[in-house]
Amino acid sequence: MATIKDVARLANVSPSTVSRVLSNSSRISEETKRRVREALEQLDYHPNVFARGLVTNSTGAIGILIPPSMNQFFVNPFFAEWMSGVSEVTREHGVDTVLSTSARDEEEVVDRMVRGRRVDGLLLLGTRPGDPVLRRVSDQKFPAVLLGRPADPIPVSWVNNDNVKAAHCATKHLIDLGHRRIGFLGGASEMVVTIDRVTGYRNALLEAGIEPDPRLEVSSFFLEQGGYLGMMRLLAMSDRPTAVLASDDVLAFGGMRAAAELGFRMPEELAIVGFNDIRLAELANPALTSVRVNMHELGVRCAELLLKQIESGSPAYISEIVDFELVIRYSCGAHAAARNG
Amino acid sequence: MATIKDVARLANVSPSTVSRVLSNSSRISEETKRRVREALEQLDYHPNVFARGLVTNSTGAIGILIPPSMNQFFVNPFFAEWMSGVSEVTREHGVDTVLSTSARDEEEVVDRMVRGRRVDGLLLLGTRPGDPVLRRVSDQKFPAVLLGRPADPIPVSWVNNDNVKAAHCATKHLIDLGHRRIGFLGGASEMVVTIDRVTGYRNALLEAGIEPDPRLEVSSFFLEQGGYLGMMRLLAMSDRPTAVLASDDVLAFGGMRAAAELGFRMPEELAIVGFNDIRLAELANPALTSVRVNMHELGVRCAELLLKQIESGSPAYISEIVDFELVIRYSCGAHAAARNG
DNA sequence: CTGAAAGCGCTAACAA
DNA sequence: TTGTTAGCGCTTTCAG
Repeated sequence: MATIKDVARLANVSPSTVSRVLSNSSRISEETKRRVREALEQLDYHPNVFARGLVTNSTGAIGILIPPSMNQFFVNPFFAEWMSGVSEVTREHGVDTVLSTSARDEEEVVDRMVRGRRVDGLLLLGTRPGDPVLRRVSDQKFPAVLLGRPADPIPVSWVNNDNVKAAHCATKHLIDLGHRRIGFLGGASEMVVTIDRVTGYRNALLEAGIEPDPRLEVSSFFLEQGGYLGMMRLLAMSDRPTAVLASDDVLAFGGMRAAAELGFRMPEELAIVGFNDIRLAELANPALTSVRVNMHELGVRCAELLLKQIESGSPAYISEIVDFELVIRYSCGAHAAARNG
Repeated sequence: MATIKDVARLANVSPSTVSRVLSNSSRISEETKRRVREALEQLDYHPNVFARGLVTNSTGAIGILIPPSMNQFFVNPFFAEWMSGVSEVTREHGVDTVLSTSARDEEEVVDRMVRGRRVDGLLLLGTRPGDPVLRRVSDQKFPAVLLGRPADPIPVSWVNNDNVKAAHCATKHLIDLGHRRIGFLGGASEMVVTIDRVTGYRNALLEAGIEPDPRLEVSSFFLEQGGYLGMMRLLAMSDRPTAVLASDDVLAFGGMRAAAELGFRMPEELAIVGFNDIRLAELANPALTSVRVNMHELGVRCAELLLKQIESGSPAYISEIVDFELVIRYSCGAHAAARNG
């Protein structure tokens, strides 16, 4: 494997000159540049990323920290679409992305990434109150951007939807359709996103003069199976809901499977609204009404914000809110006829 | 940020001693170990990954190369489930995963990863005949494992399903159900996986004495929209198929959407079988019969094979075949009654 | 059992 | 415009 020295020798210049050509320094004669480039080509030289990183103190990579509880996130289209937004930006900037899923010791992986200087900045997600990872990253004053708002008053940049407002909007939609008894099907209850969405749900209820019933709020894990189980619980109640707001489309899918198995007709006997508007939402039967949170856009904004932060070196904490939109299809019953037979 | 020197100074030893303690060298007195560990703790020391990598010539990371054509792969659950398998293994081994999506110049990113020594090995996917990336990686004799078989006779380790056999099995299933006119809905036609699956499809046809009709083989991109468009083409034919084998579940979903829009009843008027058996297959209406290729398992095996290869330093080329299984649900019409109303 | 010294491959002053 | 020198933070001989 050719090193910079080999190139220098072949081109009859010093290593620093090669280095200068590599970084396209202005004050190098055209003639030398040519010679060096030729040698570069001939030896098929490529700079050792680590050696360079060691001296420049930068890595050309950002990290994504996936909390242990979130391995499911991989298989949730939500995460994938967010990632595709992130990746779009990093690709443009020629930056690599280091994925790190932590096992038991969440903080160990932060240390490896941050203090071990493996990456220049961190993208965080799925935070919850008391999150040790967020705390640690913030303490280190390491460039980082959080997807979602921080649960605790911790200084950090973040990008989020207004989940309270979004859940309020979706719930109000169901109320406007005449529902009074509305269930909430949530993911992990300790997660900020769940907390915010249940808050919006309750707010809408209260606003309409409906007393929130804790029994109508079920929460499980962020998987299809979780939605299935949760819906089973809801539908088993004697005073069961006539409509359900799911905190995630995959959860909604699971809920719909449960409802279908029990013979409920949707949306006539049970209206459903999901969250995130994954691509497959349109394909559910009936097509799922969902809150589009623009996951791809969230990914783009997260990555851009982080890259800007790294580049500028400024310690400013910025937060951004991405718009949402209620996409009305058939599962909520707003349209007279269901599309599928 | 504390360096190894700082620790050495505080513990009153030399840097090399600290290094030895770090790597748990045997011939260090317990007393010294204790002192060093204390200093380590006190300074919250973490080794600089790049400095270490520079001298050990290893990175503690593997790379995943996502070809430019595959940005959709991110949003295909297939990829996500494969990734979750990969990630499970890397997490266990404390290895990080570097994702790299290449833009125009595919080879540039290989060089950055391989020759730039950013990673110790590479996971490749979505290969096609003449793939320059695969060629380049193989030429460098860099540890690599390919998901899917190589299109050209290139020495490389790989993990795959027997896609020919799997497609044969799925097609035969449809033939056994009485279908004679069966369409094939494929992704990018140049990809090896598409080639193999269409081959298996044709084989089964021929075996049953049915002449394959090229007009029945439509291929588009690996997205829901691609399936939608492809199915529209198939159903617009005067001698349209009565059954369709889709080379991917998401494609099948798109196809089902098209069929539903056109008013076809499934499986009565149109039988469908998908490929990959993503989690959501079960939720389609009717529930999608699909070839389970065990994507998670594929991910696990890819990662394990690569890690083994890196560790052993052996240049052996190993290939593994992961079993498939036809999961029969309702979309193929094998069961009398559809589950959903 | 421990330290000194060299060097991994690169960049960045500082000279010339 | 170019070369020399030092050093990024670590591991690893080689001595002792």
